[in-house]
Amino acid sequence: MLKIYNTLVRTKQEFVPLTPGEVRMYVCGMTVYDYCHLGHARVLVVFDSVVRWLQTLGYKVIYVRNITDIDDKIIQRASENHESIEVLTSRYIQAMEEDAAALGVTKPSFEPRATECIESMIVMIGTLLSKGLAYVADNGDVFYAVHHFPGYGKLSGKSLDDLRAGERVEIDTNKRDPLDFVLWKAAKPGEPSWESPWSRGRPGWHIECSAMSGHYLGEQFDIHGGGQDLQFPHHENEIAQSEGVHDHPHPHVNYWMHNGFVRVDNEKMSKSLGNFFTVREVLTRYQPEVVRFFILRAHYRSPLNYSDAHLNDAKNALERLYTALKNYETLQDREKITIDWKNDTYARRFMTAMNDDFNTPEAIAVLFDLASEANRTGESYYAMMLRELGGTLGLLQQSPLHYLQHHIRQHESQYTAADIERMIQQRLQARKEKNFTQADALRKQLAEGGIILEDGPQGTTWRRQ
RNA sequence: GGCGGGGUGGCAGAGUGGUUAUGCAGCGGCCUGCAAAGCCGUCUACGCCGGUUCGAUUCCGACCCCCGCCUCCA
Repeated sequence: MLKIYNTLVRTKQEFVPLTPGEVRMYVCGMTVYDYCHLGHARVLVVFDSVVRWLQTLGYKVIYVRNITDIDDKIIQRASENHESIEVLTSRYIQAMEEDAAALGVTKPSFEPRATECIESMIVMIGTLLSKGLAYVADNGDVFYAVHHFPGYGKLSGKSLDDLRAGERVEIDTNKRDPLDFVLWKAAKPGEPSWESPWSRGRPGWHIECSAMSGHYLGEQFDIHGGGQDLQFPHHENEIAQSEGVHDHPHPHVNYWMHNGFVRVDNEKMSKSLGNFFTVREVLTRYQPEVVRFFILRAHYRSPLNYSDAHLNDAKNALERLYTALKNYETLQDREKITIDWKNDTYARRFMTAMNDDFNTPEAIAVLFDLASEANRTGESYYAMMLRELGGTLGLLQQSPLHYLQHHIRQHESQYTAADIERMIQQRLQARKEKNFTQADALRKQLAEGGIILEDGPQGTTWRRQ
C-alpha cells in the first residue's frame, strides 16, 4: 500500500487515486532563461522516480510538467542578449530536454508552454473577477484579492496575519492589499503581450500553473509536485486560483509533494546566491547515471548537499553495483526475469521501501544487498534481480562494461580501447614469461592514464578510474 | 519576528522503543606472482538537559544549533 507524505496535512497518507488505476499528476517545471542546475535536476529526477514507481504499481500515469516561457526574467535576459524571447526560450528548452534525457528522465505526457495556454488563463481570470475574488487596478493589472479566499495559507501553514507581520513586499500602489498577487500584468512598451478584456498584457506566474493543470488534468487531480520553495507563495496561490473558480468547494489537488533543496556548503543552491552548478557542467565530469544515483540516494524530502566529494562517493558506490553486474554481462539479454513482488524477499523489501513515501535510499540499500549476494554466491538470479529492481528507479540499465569503461569528456583517456587491449595482451605475455617487472610496468602505465586492470578467472578486464 | 523542516558513527545517508541499515573511507584477514575487484571480520553513532518506561537514538517537555519560506526561485 503506497503512502505519500502530503504537505497539505503534513503526514503520510495512504494513496487513493481519484480514478482507480489512473494517476493524474502535475509538476511545476522550469522557467527557461538559463541552463538547468542541480536543483532543477533534482525535481526532474525525483518526480521521474515517482512516475516510474506509480507505473510499476500498475497505474496509468498522466504526467504534466509545464514550461514557463514568459516572465520578467525571460524578458530581461532576452533584452540583455539582444535576442528575441522565442530564440532565448527555445534554446533553453532544448537544453533542458537534453539534460533531462541524459539523466534518464522520461518525457511527461504533456509539456505545455505557458504561452500556448494564454486563452485558458484569461478565461480563468475572468471567472475569478466575476466571483469577486479578483479586481482590476487602474493601470490594467488584475490582482487576486487574497483575503476573499477563506483557505488562504492552508498549504504553507501561514495565516494572513502571520504574513502581514513579516511583510517584506514592496508596496505596490495598485494593490488593495500588499499580499494580493498579480494575475494579469499590463504590458510595458516593447514587452510581449496578449489582448485581454482588461489590458494588453501577459499572465502572472501563478495563474499559468492553475490554467495548465486545469486544462490537462481537470478541476481536481491526484498529485501536484514541485520544489519546496514553491510551497509559498506559488502553490498557495494556485490553490486560491483553482479552488476559487470552482462552483462547489472541493480540493484542487489531493496530494501535495515537495522535494528538498540541493545545497552547497549548507546553503540552498540558487541563481541569486550564485552557488549553482549547471547540469551540463557537472556532466562533463561525471556520468549522468552518477548524478541520478546521487539524487536518488537521498530521500526526496531531505536536503541534499552537493560537492565533488559527495559525487565521487556516489560514483564509487554505483561502481560497486555495476561491478557486481559485470560478472553476469553475458547473461544480461538472454536471461530476463520477471519480478515476483509477492514472494521474492528482496522485491518485497524494495517495494515496502518505495511504498513508504518513495524511500529510494532504503530501496537502494536492497540493491546493495543484492550485489553482495550476487558476488558471494555467484548466482545470476541475484544479478538479474538487481538489474530489474534498479530499472524501476531508472538505474543500472547500461551494459556494465560500457558503464565501467566509458570516459567522460574531461577525463578522456589517452588510450583507445584498442590500445588498452593491445597492452593487456602484452602484459599477459609478460606474465606468462614470469616477467613481472614488465607486466607491472604496463599496468602502471595504464593506471597513470586512468585505466585500472583487473585479473579474473576469465582473463583481464579493464575499467576507467 | 511568524511559519515550516532538521541535528545519526571519519563522510554520505535510512530507520527503529530492546535485535546488522546501506554505501564510501579506515583497519585485520582470505584470494592474487604483486595488485585491483571480490569475500570474511572489525572500530568510531544517534545535539544538550530533564521526564515517561523494565529499557529511548526512537515517545514527551525545555534548551542549544542549523536550514528554508515569508521578494523571484526547483
